Amino acid sequence: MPWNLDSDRPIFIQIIEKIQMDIISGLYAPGDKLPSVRELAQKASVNPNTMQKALSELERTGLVYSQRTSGRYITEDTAMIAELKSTLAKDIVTQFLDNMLRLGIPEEEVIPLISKIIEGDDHDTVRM
Amino acid sequence: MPWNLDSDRPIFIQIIEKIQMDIISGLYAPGDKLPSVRELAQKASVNPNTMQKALSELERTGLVYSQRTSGRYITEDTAMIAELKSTLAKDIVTQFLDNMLRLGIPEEEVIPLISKIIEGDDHDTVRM
DNA sequence: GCTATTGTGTTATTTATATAGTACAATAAT
DNA sequence: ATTATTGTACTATATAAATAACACAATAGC
Repeated sequence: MPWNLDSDRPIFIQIIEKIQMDIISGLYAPGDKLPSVRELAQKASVNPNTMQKALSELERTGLVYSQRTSGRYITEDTAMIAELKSTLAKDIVTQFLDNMLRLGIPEEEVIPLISKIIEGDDHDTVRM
Repeated sequence: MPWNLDSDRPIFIQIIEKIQMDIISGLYAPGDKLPSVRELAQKASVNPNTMQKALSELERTGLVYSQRTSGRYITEDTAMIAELKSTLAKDIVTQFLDNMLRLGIPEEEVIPLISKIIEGDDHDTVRM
């Protein structure tokens, strides 16, 4: 499971998003123990300081919590996780529709376009 | 028409995307003259150097060209513009589907979700 | 009790981005 | 011919991000 970090946005932001996704999708269950900062940093091929920065931010929002020398854990607040999932899903969809609009593709053309791409009959370009 | 630049990604990248969108959506027609660097910079509330950097990049890809002291113009290569539109549209859709997958929402649930949001009957959260 | 591991904190350096301020050559407009 | 506008280039400065290299206190595991 690669981390797929690119350089066009701050890495620590992408790490935050990745871990959020892993929590929301259930890869990490509530109460699960996270690998240590150093271990995560190595897996993601980033500096431990960068990983620490991302984890601190996740902790600030309450999604994870740390116990001094034991380690770091996923929140047990399942309602918070569900809410985050709702929020992110809606954000992604609205941002997507906005992008389509800015491209000059009206909302009523979006669903047929997605269907085509899901079916895989779009060859190498999208005809418009 | 505000530029809506935020600080979570490099500004010159967002400017490039904005102008690409304006060309693709037809706001700028092929052959149209662009406002001067200084004028665009003022409208976008950025430093002229930043605007220049974005425009240089657009020129490197061939989407615009400059004439020494006359000004800068949109390419007349309509095929290039159409191709860019196809590419961007497909990129946006595939990235969107990828985001949904990472959220744990399979492709077959995507279209119903979008329909709901387009209809506007999602209140303030997306139920899942 | 000892040791290794934990999260955390610190300082320094490098790179990319953005801004500020200035300058110049070419030419369109007058 | 003169002037203003054009794209372009340059130096300098400030900030954020990422890395590197440490250090330390607390404690889990033995």
